[in-house]
This record gives sequence, C-alpha cells and structure tokens, in this order.
Amino acid sequence: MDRDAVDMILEQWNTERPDVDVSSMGVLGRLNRASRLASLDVQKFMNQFGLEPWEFDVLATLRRSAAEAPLTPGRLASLTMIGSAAMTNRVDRLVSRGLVHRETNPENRRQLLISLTPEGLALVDDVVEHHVENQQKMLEGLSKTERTQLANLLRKFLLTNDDGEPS
Amino acid sequence: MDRDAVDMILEQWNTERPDVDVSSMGVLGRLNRASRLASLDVQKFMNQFGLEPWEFDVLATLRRSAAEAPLTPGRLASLTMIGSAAMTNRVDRLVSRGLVHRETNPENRRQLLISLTPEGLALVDDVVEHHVENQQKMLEGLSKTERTQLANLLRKFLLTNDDGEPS
DNA sequence: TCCATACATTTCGATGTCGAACTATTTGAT
DNA sequence: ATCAAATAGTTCGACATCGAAATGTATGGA
Repeated sequence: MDRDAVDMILEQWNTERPDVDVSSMGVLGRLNRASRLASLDVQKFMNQFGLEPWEFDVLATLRRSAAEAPLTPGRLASLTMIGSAAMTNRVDRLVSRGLVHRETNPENRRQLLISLTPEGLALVDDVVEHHVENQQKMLEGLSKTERTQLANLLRKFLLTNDDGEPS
Repeated sequence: MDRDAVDMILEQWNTERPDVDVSSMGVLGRLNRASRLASLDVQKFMNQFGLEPWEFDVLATLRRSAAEAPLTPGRLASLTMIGSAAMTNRVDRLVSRGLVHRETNPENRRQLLISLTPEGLALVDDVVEHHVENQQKMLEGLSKTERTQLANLLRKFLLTNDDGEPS
C-alpha cells in the first residue's frame, strides 16, 4: 500500500511530538480529506448541469421523500444538515428558478410546504442517474467488498456518534 | 448492526427509483455525514479553548512542519486545502491575535514567511494533546482493528482520487 | 539592460452560512 | 375566552470562503 498525505502528516507529528499519540488523526484526518475531495468532485459534476451542490441536495431530498407527507422548510433544513435561515435562502432561489413550489400549509398556517415543480422533478430525476454513475467512478479504486466494509465502518462511526436523524 | 440515517435514505431511493443503483451513496453519503459530524465535534471542542477550527488548523500545520523550511502563505494554503485569498485573511487574524508572525522573506521578497510566536507555540502544543484525546473519544465505538481498517480504506480512496499533496 | 512572463500575495465583489432577533400562528393552562 | 409559551419561518448583521483582478517582485531571453 502506497503512502498518502496523511501518512506524512502523522510522521511529522511523531517527529515533533513523539509524546503524543496522533493515530486518531490517521482516521479522522483522512475522513476529512476524503469528504472534501468527494465534495469537490460533486461540485464540478453538478456545475456541468448548471446546478450547485446545495441545489441538488434540496431537490434530491424532496424527490426521495415523495412518499412522505410534503416537507416543510424546517424539516428540509434538518434533513440537509443546515440551519433554517439558510433554508429560507435556498428555497427562495429554487422558487425563482422555477424548480420548487412554496405554499402555506392550510392546516397550520405557521408552516410552508415545499414541493417539486414538474421542471424540478424532471431535472432531479435526470441528474440523479448521472450522479450515481459519477460516484461509482470515484469508488472504482475499491473492490465491492471494500466498499461494503467502508460503508459498514462509517455506519458504526455514525451510530456511535449520535447521528440521530429522526424519521 | 443497527440502521442509520443513510440506510433510510437508500431505502427511500429504492422505493422511488428502483431503476437506479444508489449503493454508491451508502459509501459517499456516510463519508459526508461522518465528516460533518466530526467537524461539529471539533468545532465545539476548539471553542472551549477560544479557538476556531481554522485557527487550530493553521497553527497545527505550522507546528508539525517545524523541521521544514518556514512556510509561506501559499504553501500553508495548499496544505490546509483553501485558496490563497482565504489564507491572507487567516494570517491577518492570527497575527492580530499575536499567535503567528509574518515577515517578508529577504531571499525572495515576493513571499512571506509565517512562523509561530512563543504564545502560538505554547497554545498549539497544549491544545493538540487534548485534541487527540477528544478524537479518541469519537473513535471509541470502533475497535483498534476497525480503526486501522477504516484508515486503510480511506487511504486507498484518497490515493485513487488524486490526493496529490506534494512535499 | 530591457521587458515579457511567471510567480506570490492581496484586494475586491459575490456567495452561502450562522446565530440572534423578530413576526406570525398555534397550543394549552387557567 | 384569554393570554403566555411554544413553534415555524424570515430578516439581519457578521463571518469565512471563493475566483478574478490588481500589485509587487523575480527571472530569463533578446
């Protein structure tokens, strides 16, 4: 197995601070770098479709939740892991692009219901297919077993670190 | 093994778009969530020391590179994976907090040399010890073997996705 | 020597996020 | 029935980032 940038970082720490056990950085440092790298790739990919990653994130969340009750901005915010203020902004922009629809819930006029327009639906249904193909390319270096192992280890990490996203 | 938020997302996709193979999201979706979760934890942790994560990032990069030639803003930027414009801003703030020193390189007056002040050095040397302890807590859910496996799989992912960070 | 080119950093304007304050609506206790 | 508290969303100001343009410095060929 070849050496990566994190191996060098660990080595530097071991030289400068041999008294500190930095092995945890071997895991969490790589987690960060890998996630960043993947996000940059997604950014490039989405831009080819005239989308920002956050736009796809919202559209995809709406699309895959079609079976559930319509989503409110607050629910969308918690599902996409951002604050409600940011979701106001996102929905604004998606509405003005004609990709989603925003209407007040007649049953509870405090909340809004966000739904995909036909244009938004068509777009996300198209993009998601290419998106997963692109993701598969990123994972080509790992065998099928390794991908499963990686997913399982990450799941374990998530579960032991309170990734409590209620239904 | 218990189910996590990503399992539900995959299930939703399989219901709505059974024609699309979304298994790649099982890996990359978790990668994202895990990294975000870890970053939030680091943020909380650093705030206890009156630091923002980006501040620690710069200080730690300088600290572990002590053996190398002094770092320039450009080098620091590429090591911390941000643009040079952002590094200008970061160094500004660290200088005004008295944690780093900025001087023009007499050998090449285009570039600056950034170094830790005694205060910056003392701070980062203290914080890094607690930081790795905190990271170890995050990894408690994984056995030692699992941590190694995870690090190895992530390294493989990084290496096959061009994490080319030259020395 | 001169000057076009390359390089290092900074400035600028735009973007997207956050937390806190604010507005509107609903709920529940009295 | 009323009103305080809870809930949902928006507005506001601050902040950190980015890419592109600008500034200052070095290099190498004519």
